[in-house]
Amino acid sequence: MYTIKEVAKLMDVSEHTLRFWAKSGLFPNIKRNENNIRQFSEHDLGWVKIVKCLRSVGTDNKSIKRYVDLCLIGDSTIPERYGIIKATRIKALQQMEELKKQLELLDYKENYYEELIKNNQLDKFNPVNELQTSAV
Amino acid sequence: MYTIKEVAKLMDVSEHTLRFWAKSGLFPNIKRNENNIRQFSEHDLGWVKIVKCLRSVGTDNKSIKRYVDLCLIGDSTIPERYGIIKATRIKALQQMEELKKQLELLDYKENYYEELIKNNQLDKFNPVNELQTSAV
DNA sequence: ACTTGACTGAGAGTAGCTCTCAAGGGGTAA
DNA sequence: TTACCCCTTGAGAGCTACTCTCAGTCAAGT
Repeated sequence: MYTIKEVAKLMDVSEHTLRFWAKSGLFPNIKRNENNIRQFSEHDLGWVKIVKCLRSVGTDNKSIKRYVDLCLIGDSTIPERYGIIKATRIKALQQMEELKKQLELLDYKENYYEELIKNNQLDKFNPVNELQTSAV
Repeated sequence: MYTIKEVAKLMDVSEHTLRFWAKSGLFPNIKRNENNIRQFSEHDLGWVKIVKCLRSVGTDNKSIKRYVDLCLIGDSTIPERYGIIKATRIKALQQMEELKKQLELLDYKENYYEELIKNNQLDKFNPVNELQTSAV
């Protein structure tokens, strides 16, 4: 059993966010102890993990709640749940592609600046060092 | 020269967002025609591209504005700009790793559901098909 | 002249946190 | 016992970055 603080540390999600997710119904039935303190079980950590996963690819909280609710209904909802996961996976793959593209741009810019800096340092030994390039 | 609508289509960013970015000072000096209509040049598209790139890895608008302002100041800011790009690239690489991890979970779930569905379909020919698994 | 369509800025609304706050419980120390 | 400290709680304010609606302007087409 874990307190919210421990879960926050373990799963790298803030306590605030965990409470927010809990209040939004994204975790089914988190137990409380006699002092009304949330007690996360290993099983609950699994929920945190999947919620975190869905959020990280941009699924909105309403859709996550839908998924969670489907899970609670039972096996009859397996086809719909399967569809959600499949669609989410495709979305994640697209994000991967997009990220790769952006990384290429960042690589290019990084090299560009490196060249610029290298040349500028040579200029320190060069009396003619007033040319302004001003590229982005 | 492009209208805001054309840029929106070309760069896959909504017109609203482009106006919002423009108002936030993320594009320096977009020209207007005699009817006060924004006219994006090829050069401006470059700005849209870099802003989109920085946003897509989670850089906040204030930091993007900082970067843009540095670019306008001139060559003296190259080291700081280089630092920003380098840090952003590292952030993007971390996001890539995170996304890979999440993809593994989604792969696992997808396979899991596939198995479940396959078994359930076999059960249609099996009179004993009432076992409830209810796993997430 | 009238309609259509693109653009404008102002400003309201939204999602998803993020943070602050006051209140309250439990544990140790003097 | 009282004081102190840390953790937790819910309520609710505040924030970012859109996202959308609206009323209005302008130019071109019929």
